[in-house]
Amino acid sequence: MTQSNSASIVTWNINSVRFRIDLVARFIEIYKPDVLCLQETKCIDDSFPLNAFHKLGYPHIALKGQKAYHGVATISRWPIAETNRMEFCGKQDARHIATRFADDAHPALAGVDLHNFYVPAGGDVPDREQNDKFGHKLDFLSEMTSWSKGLSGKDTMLVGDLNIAPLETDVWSHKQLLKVVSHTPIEVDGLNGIQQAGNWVDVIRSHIPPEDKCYTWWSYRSPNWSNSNKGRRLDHIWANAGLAARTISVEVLRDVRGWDKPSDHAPVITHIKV
DNA sequence: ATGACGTGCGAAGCACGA
Repeated sequence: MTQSNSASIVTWNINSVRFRIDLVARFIEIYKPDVLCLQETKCIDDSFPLNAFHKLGYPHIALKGQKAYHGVATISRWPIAETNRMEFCGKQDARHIATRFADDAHPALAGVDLHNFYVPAGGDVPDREQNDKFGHKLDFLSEMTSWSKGLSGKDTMLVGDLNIAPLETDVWSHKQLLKVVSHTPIEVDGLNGIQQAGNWVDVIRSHIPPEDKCYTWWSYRSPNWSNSNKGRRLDHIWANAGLAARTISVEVLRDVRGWDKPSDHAPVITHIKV
């Protein structure tokens, strides 16, 4: 296949890959990512629309799905050498898949480990005593911290819907969201703890200045989402310093949120140079 | 004005999202 001097990786919470397969196809035909990481695929692996992706030029697909909820998939034009699925919080709930790109993958990707995550949303009440889902989210973050401490230091990227908007500029109103799950201080502390434990670089914010507003999700409940722009940056791209230094761009593809029958998340794309 | 909604499942209305 044709090979440019950079490779692109997209992360996108698709909110049902079967319901939105035509939307994904439209996206692929325009943006032609080398690798597409989906979250909330919402189907078992046997129901995943593999043939559609094969026809679109993606022979290499790693899946971790379950019935109705969650589910992640990493869809690649380039060969995958190894796939690994981690479980968090003792649950088999399809929130992680890792792929290592083969030596004959695009040279920007060869040997890179790519972790695709769907972190628990956490429910409504930001108190683990009142809300088990919030406790699950915090525990999940703690396990991600422990895991990050053991990373080898090889080129590694972590993408996905982490369901936390850490910076004040990652939400439409810092004050109004301080007690809203996704932007509470305890969640932000948890996310920062993972970053520090793994020496992760926030790749989106290394390309988009932290003082600039940046959102990747807008609620379905806002009929005028684009003008009201009450978004949050819930989707993330992290990397070790060496790989982060090879990223040459990041873009939140906000227009895709405005397509017909959209996901409530926009795709985020990064390009990695050789 | 954090909702004025949208998925899957299963066949109505609930679970879940965030």
